[in-house]
Amino acid sequence: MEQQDRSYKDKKVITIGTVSELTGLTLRQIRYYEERKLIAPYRNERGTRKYSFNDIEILMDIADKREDGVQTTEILKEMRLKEKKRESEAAVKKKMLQGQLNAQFRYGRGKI
Amino acid sequence: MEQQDRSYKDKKVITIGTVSELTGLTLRQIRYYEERKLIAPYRNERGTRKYSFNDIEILMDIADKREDGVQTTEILKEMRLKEKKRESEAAVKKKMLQGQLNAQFRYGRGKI
DNA sequence: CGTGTAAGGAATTCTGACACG
DNA sequence: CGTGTAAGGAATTCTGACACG
Repeated sequence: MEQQDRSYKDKKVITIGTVSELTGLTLRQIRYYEERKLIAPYRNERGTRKYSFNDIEILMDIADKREDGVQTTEILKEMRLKEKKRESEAAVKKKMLQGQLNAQFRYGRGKI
Repeated sequence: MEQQDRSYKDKKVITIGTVSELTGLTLRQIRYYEERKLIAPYRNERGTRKYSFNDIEILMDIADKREDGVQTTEILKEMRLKEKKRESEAAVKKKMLQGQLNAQFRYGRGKI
């Protein structure tokens, strides 16, 4: 169920006009942030951009930062930093699980 | 978080063309099912229909039933039945919670 | 009943460019 | 750098209607 809802959040199905309404950004701004690699909408056969709810969240984040005068280059760096952070946290979590698994395996073998 | 994801599922932001791709139904069919009250898309200022992921699930359900030869009138009845069921289940749940609450209250008062 | 289709109009989206600062 | 705007074309969506069965 959670996995299911997650797929909704990431599904790229929203047109740029709707995104504009939802974020308050102009079409020009939204396209420009794509040019600066801040977002990556899906393109259908004829080149029409489609965004996900997650993209919308990112755009609202960008809007906030732009209002604070942060340049797109800086925003991009920040986003990459956060990505790194998430990755390293995931790595730590994986390591912990691996440790538990190993311990479990040792005990399990002892009993057999 | 779950509440958050739920809102994505119910947010009407998808155009009929995308819905058509996602469900495999033609525009004509999708509009017709609306005429038969099986779905109720949102209409923006200029009358363009917008659907939610939930609407898409309903449409896929409809597609299955139509393939089995079920008429739209029947499908509508089934949907209303399911709705009743959900409501009565919710009522039962509420009653149970109310009972627990009352019991809790009695004990609580006894202790005070 | 459920779906296809042609019809005409209105609004959307796309790209590349010039403008301003 | 970030955003506005006019330009021209292509595709979307809408409604009401006729068709078939």
